[in-house]
Amino acid sequence: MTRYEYELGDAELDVLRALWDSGPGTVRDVMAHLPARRRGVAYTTVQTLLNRLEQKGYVASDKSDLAHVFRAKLTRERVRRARVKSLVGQLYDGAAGALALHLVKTQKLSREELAELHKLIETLDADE
Amino acid sequence: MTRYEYELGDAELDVLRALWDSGPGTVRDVMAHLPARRRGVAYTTVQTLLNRLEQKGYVASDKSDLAHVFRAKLTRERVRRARVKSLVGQLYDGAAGALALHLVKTQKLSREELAELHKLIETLDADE
DNA sequence: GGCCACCTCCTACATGCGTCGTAGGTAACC
DNA sequence: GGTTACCTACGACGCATGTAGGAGGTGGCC
Repeated sequence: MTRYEYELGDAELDVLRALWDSGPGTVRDVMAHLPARRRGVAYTTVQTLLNRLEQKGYVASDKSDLAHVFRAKLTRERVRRARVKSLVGQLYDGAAGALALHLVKTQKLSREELAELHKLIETLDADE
Repeated sequence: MTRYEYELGDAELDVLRALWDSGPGTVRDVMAHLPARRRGVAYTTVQTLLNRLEQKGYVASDKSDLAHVFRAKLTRERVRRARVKSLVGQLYDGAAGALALHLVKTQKLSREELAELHKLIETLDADE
């Protein structure tokens, strides 16, 4: 089986997000950029998360200074793709279009978002 | 916090999908409708999954016959909504439009899907 | 030199989930 | 009525994940 989907727990993802949003940083930096919901976790918890992420190869670290500096190796893009693929496969029978339709129908997209989507679709249409 | 997202493991979701797709059924029925990837799991595994799902309130069962008949209480729609919301929140900064754009860009939608999307968007545009 | 702040490393632990085995009930069939 | 085929109930186990404590190193400061 092509176990592809990057296996990431919620906490791990939050740590990764901190790295994506704020760039490389130490345990303390990451801790400071954690989403509100995750505030209050112990320093060592973040440290553990970062270490596990590194073991999985999703994060790399520079250990030259006392406080190691971590940076994300896995990109937000890749995670997005994997998650979307998984979602579409699990709940939309593999039809990405169904999800797209769903989004436009049930979420209130802004005027700009709609316009952009519209334009994009026309471009694709013309292509063919 | 509004603990919302329905907590469902991959195997649990597959069981739920079997119920959604084939309607109420016994452990054996469900087992028969599991996706290929999950074939070969033991009967009791499916049984356990069904029982846990019931404890969580996502499935109900009719125990009048020897072989209990299970049916989904949680709808595919609800799970979709929760999952989409979670995905958008975690990886698209809450902007559903970004996900929609993403889908159209990175997934190859069929001609029909694109057409339908196009039409839908124009309808919404006109509304405003 | 000793204190204090901060860092890493390692260990631990609860819970959730996927997976099953075993014990014991029910019932059709020879 | 014993054999056979199912079915349910319950307990268990391993691994992933979220969480954190304690031991021990490093370095600035009084």
